[in-house]
Amino acid sequence: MSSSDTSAVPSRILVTSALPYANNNIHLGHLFEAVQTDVFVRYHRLRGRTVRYVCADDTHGTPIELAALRQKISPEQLVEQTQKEHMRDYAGFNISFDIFYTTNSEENRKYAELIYQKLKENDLIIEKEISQYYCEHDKRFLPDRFIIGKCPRCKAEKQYGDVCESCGATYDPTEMGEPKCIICNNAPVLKQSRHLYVQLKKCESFLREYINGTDALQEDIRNFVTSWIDDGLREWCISRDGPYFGFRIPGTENKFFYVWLDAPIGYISSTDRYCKDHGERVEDYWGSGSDTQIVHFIGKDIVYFHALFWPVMLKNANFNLPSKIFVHGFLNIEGEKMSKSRGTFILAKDYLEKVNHPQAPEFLRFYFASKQMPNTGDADLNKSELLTKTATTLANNIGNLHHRTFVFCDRYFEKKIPDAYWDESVATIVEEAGREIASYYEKCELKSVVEKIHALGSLGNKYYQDSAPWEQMKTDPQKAAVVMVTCVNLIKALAVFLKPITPEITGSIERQLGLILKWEDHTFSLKNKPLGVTDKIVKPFEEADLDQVFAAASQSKNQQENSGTSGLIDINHFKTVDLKIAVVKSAEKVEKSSKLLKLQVELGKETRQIIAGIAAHYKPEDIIGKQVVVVANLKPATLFGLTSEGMLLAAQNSGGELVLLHPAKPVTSGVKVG
RNA sequence: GGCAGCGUAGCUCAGUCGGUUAGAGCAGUGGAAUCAUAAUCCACGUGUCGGGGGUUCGAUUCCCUCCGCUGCUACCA
Repeated sequence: MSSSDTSAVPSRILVTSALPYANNNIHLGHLFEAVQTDVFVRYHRLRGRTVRYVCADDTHGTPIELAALRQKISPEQLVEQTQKEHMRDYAGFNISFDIFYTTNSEENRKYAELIYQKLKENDLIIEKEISQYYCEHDKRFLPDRFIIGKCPRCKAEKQYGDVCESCGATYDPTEMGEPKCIICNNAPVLKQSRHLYVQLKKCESFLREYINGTDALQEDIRNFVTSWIDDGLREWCISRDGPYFGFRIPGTENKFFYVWLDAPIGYISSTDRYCKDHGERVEDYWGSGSDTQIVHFIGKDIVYFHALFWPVMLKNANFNLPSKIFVHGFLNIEGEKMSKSRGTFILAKDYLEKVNHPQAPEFLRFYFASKQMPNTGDADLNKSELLTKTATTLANNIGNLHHRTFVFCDRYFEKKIPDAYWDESVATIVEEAGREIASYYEKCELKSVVEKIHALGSLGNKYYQDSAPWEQMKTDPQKAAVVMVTCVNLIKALAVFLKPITPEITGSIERQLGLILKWEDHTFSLKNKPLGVTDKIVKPFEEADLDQVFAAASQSKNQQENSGTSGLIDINHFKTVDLKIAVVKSAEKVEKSSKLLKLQVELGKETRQIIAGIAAHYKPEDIIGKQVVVVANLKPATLFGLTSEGMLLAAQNSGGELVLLHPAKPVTSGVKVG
């Protein structure tokens, strides 16, 4: 009893996936989103609705510039080449974009300028002066990624100006030690620069109304975004100093739009390009008065841009607002975050090349769909589950139902769907299921779609089994004919329901039935019709097919499991912790801190500074001269601007008092403990 | 430490805006059948819905607290 099926259908639907950055290859995380989007789009197409699927490469910004520099080609060449690769990778998984464009286009420049102009007219842009590193040699301001230096926290060398890859600290480039320009290796100087900011605060009431007054966002995301607004909307810097790969801001000498300004605008400019190529009008999609539904699919990492900045941009430029933003979580591999170093980073092209099975892309689509609900939890891609899920549902359940039915018709009914009337009770169940599945598709509850399809397949197998047509053939062939007609029609319905998810499997059934299926074809209609050549629609994976792509991931998992059993570690594990005896040479309170003492300790010949959180329990004079146990190889940390190069061992007694560990008899300082 | 989220069968997850015996798929055990892709069908689950407390006629669902995990963050044990 679903109502969605009859609810008002918009005249047009515009659907987008997040624009992949032109610096990276497409990986399975991208595909996780693309499959979800593509299934949604194909469902609406199947229903005969006007739906356009728009995507593009996000091409601007510093990382692109750097990558091009490294490869000794121009940024334009780089993004052009990447776009081809991206299109090829998506095509390998049947992602059916109506257009896959680029943000480095004249259309995008036009809309970026237009939106900026409107923000300005609405008095939302202000200028502020900040100081930034400037390279006198290269005559340019240096963005974060153009500066390398010492991490202010852990002192690691050769870190970028925004984040330390060694200790994970984030900071401003002006905090770094020994900053160098990445191009010429000279030291930059600080220089004043004016920048443009959007005053989001002025749009607070609009944003609150948009976020809480519509159902554009899932509930948890809505709460999340609301709390950001409650915390106070900060000004958003939208300019970067040139040279910068992007669009120059009109009316400025050498300022460019920050990549995150023009990236989402790519949704509009790609639509524009599509419309020009197909004789349509972009206003019909993006005009504020149009009844087109705009649906974005994005990951939870970019909610900030899509739920705050983007609506503000659209609203002020008088464009249509998104009616739905589906936010999904991340894709893990074998329970682990995708990570290049751990080998759990699977590229789309690797999956295509290394999985030795012609239906591999379809199976992945199916597997993804079987896990997708409109929630923001992370999903896990898991080899054994991929194997069993596709084998049981697609091969054993649906594939086998198809095969046992079609082969039976071939053998006993002269390769025809027999001339008999189907079982009406089954037809009714399928029709009801059709309404239910439609409502799941509308809500993007693909997991439920798959479950329902699976249940119908089971129903078919049970019906077949209970009817036992092989027995009926001996006594009353007409009864067997009814069973066959019923099962063929059920299989046709399953093919319809699966079409958005596994178009090729459906295509195979369509060929054998001699039909192209639309949504309406899920109702029973076939009898007394010749069948094409029977062909198995699914050949399941064999485990070896997947070994290569998952090799690295499985290995990393095994290592973890071996080390993690029952919380015990082996001796080598323990040896990674470097414990040493040290003598406290000096101690003083850290200003403005209630818990911290600044200590100088002697570790053999070395002296180190350690910031210890023991001020509540030890006075400086209590511990000077004492011997303590120190973790000597702990990653340095910065507390109150002071570097801490180790940690003291202490235990808390029942009164909550912190007690330092001392050797029972004096030992030489710097001696290893263990 | 703070903020947020999560914790439901061996595994992957649904669900519950308080109310009959809490569900699905997979895995497991036993059986049937042989049209079929060693596929199918049938039967089998006393899960303290993380622990404890509270509100209520009634809580897995609401509130508090504790434990555990994840993310962000922090005055680092």
